[in-house]
Amino acid sequence: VRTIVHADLDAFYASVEQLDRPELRGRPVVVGGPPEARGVVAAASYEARRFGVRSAMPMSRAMRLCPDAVRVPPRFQRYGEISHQVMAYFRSITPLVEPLSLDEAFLDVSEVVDRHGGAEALGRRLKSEVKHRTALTISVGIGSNKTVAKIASDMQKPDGLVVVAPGDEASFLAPLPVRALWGVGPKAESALHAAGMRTVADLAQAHTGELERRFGARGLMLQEMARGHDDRAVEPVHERKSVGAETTFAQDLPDGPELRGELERMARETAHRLVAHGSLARTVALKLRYANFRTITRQSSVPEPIDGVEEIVRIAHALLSAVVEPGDRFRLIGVQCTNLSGDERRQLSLWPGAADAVLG
DNA sequence: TCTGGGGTCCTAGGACCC
DNA sequence: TCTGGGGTCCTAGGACCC
Repeated sequence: VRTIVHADLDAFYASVEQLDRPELRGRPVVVGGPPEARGVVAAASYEARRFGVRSAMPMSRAMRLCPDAVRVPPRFQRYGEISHQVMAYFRSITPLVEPLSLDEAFLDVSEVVDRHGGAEALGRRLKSEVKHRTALTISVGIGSNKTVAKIASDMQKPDGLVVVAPGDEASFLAPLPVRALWGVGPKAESALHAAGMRTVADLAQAHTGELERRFGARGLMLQEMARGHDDRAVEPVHERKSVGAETTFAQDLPDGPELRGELERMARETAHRLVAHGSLARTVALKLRYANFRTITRQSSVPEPIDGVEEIVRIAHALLSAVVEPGDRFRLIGVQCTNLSGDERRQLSLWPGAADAVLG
């Protein structure tokens, strides 16, 4: 039986701001773009949450709910530094660390939990070390699989520690709403409710054939999770599948120099990230969101992998020209590259003498 | 209330090939 | 005159996560 840890930095971006700016401690802090630029909440401190402010909420609403909140624009570089520090510490415990985002990771501690005195002792150790090293609190969930560990870490936030003993998985999950399961969002929740399932126990006990008829393969996977079965491995290495950049405008834009300028900015940013990542792409996608929020994508593939700004810009312009109609107004434009492959030139530079071989 | 930006994964249809 | 089956690639949209 495995021992999986899920660790989650509490209200991460907001906590970092309170750490770096002591005058913000104890005050409601909301991290995100300004309301007049259609910003949303990226993170809210617990003081702000008391007013009902939540992640992903429009900033305009957040500031109405909590007019005294201090709004702070995000500083992803800074959050990345601290994230790196925490992940490096986790890797000193076990190499089997799978970061999910800047503020979350799974650790497979099966091989090391005994020498740390068991799951609970290890959990306390992780919390106190992170607090000592960063002055931030984490919530930790420990269980025999990813589903259980992840949900356990959510149960006692902030600064929580929940350990689910092997064998207790199903009874731990049973009373929770189906929405608590990873992969059940608003749509799936409504569909499950419509089918009479509100709790994880309902899902676990549902007729399997019926579930597959109504929800397909997804339904079967969800039922397995609901029963506490989940053998997904902790994967320390993830191959990137896409790279892109998008932006929402403060005001909707018609096609014209301003929109085309934004398109080029996004294409340049995408090319930059592609090169930084050492990748080439065979597919360029354009993303457009109309004033009415309808979103479309148009993509085009080329035979030879590219990473050049001019090429990406050219394709993106052509895709835009092909869809835009007189009178259209847009609130967002984005460029994304997929079908990635390694850049052979950079790959070669990984073995000694490669530069000489290439340069002749 | 008026909806970010970074992603992943899945589905489904059509083209094309053998 | 009425048409297969399997596989792969491409495209578009949508659900979901943090």
